[in-house]
Amino acid sequence: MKVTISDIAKKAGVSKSTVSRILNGNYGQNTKDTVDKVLKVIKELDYRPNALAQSLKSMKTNVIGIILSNLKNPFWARVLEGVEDTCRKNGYNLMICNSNEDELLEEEHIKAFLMRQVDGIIINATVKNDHLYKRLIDQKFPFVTINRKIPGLDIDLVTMDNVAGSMAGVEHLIGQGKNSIALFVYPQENVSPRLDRIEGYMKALISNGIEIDHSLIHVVEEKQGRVKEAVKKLLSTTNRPDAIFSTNNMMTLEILEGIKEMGLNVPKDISLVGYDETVWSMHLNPPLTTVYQPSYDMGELAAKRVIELIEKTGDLQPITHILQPNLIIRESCGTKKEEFISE
Amino acid sequence: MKVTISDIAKKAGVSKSTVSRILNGNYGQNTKDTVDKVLKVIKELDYRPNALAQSLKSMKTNVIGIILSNLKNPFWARVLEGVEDTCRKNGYNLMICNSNEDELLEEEHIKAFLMRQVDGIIINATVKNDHLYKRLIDQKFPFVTINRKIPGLDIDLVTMDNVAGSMAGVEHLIGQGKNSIALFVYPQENVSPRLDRIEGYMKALISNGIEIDHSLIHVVEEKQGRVKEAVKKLLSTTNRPDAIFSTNNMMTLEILEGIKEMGLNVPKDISLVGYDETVWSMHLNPPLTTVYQPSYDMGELAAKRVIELIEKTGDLQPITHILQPNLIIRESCGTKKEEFISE
DNA sequence: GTGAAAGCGCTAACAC
DNA sequence: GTGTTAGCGCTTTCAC
Repeated sequence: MKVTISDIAKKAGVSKSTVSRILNGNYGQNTKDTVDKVLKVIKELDYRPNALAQSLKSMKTNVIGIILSNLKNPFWARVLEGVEDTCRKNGYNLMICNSNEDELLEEEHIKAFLMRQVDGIIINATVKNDHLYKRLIDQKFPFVTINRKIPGLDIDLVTMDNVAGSMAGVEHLIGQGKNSIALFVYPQENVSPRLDRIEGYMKALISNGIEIDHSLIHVVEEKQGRVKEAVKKLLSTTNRPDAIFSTNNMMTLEILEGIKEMGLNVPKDISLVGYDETVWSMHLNPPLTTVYQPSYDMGELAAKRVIELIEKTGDLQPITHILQPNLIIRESCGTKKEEFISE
Repeated sequence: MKVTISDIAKKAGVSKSTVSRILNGNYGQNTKDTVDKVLKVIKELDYRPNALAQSLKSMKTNVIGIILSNLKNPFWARVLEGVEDTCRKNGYNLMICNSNEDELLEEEHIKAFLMRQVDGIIINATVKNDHLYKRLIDQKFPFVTINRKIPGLDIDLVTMDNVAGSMAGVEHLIGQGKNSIALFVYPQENVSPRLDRIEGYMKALISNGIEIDHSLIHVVEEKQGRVKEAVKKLLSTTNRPDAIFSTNNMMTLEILEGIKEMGLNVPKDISLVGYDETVWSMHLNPPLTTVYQPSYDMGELAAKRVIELIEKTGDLQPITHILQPNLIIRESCGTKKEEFISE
């Protein structure tokens, strides 16, 4: 059924090696006659080499594995596009897995990737499998982390400057005259982007001489309606804040709803800045001021780096690549004109 | 460096065949002693078989390839999740490619998948490579299309009932007393979902005794701002329509903006129904009535089907699986309460 | 109960 | 210039 190199060799009346040579462009040494003959048979039989056999021989698959945890979030879908484009342009195929933030699944996926002999792995780590990550880098396996820093391990990383992003958002609010700024974050995950955003919030306040009021920091569970509840409770206090800084794009939508249900107006009664620009941010009412993160670039850079690790000889020192977010100013803090503050 | 089956055999003092048997659970015939010994060495050396070699031998990779065209759209991200989950549960890995609606890229990807010996392919086809699709099904290669029907070819398909979805949306508008309903669609792609949505629109009108006014059908390019422009122009006419039916989730956002810029109110001045429920639909102002499509299910079913084609013997006849959309009624057509009209 | 050997499809070192 | 051969890591038939 399937046509192999032997079939070509037989039909062309040459040996497998000759076919292989011609296949791989080592024409130089062959008669034009042979080359033409072989090429013709290849065309005729529509022969395509079995990548499995090639890979087994060469111990290189030209496959990169990526493990993500939440494709639903457009941020990650965009990262994936960056990775995929870059892989394709460089002759690699992409194998994708979803860890769903589950460390057992993550382990399973990493092991499966290794068995499949992928050339490299890109991962948004759960940060709960340190022994595994460590083993990979100890073996000099091409391994690049994205978004989350893994504390205590020196691994290639492409991430965002979350402190800066957070500071930009909060300082914009301060610049608009706000000084009672509530912060909303999800709980649990003690991962760097979350911690850095909290840090950025605090830094912005401190460097502007505003005292940190811990009652304004709201850690709210990621369950349906919890954020809205918390917002409504917050806004019904006598001295309600004059601004909210949201650290997540889904969360922002719920905050908006809570504000609306309290009969309050953005930005007249309260200002709002969201984290993560999305396709819908500009279409909300009012158009939302958000922190844009170059997600496609993150994917692209991570893919480039893992390919570099695969193809370069000698061991490269781990590099951390930090991308800068931009604040996109719209109307949710009282400003009218839409503009970009660039890096 | 890498540990192979020979290493295990040597260290355990047995032959490769014995190790292989034990590895694959053919314990029955072996001494408990041998089994324990081998298992112990495997643990010690953290041996994991090379999937490449296994696949080359068995001619089965347990890899499924998927070709999509637009991950940015949350609809597709969700489909991908359904596919990925299902693959994982069934012991398959997923290889993903982006065709970007480009038939040359699509061809390249299909060929790469075949060279890599993937066990099956799922595709949202550009519908421009009929000869390729045909060749696959002629060879009985496990091949499942999603979303778009390929005219003239009898291929397994998992798709949505776009006629019904469109009808449900338009009939809801009619039920609210609207009888001048504008339709917005993107041009070019003569693909079944688009055509079916247009058909649904017409059917709904006809079956309700409303004459089709072709000046209300707007085919607008997918370029930044074009839709908004068209909406504004439409709404500045003397006898403007009393409702708009949008056939795409991105388009809907622009329509809303156009309406807003004209100083009009939804639903007071004009009603709006959007196609494709999204995370943000309920947070728009007003909360949007939309046609929900079970995208995760589509992914899941497509994956299940391709696995069935891979694992079942004998040739199965192509099946078309049509999923039913639901209309989610919110406030953009004058209704207040949010409710689900189920299938 | 276990081992030897062939072979999956390909590449490359070596011979002529 | 081209063919022969060995081998990538694994499975499996066939001996013993």
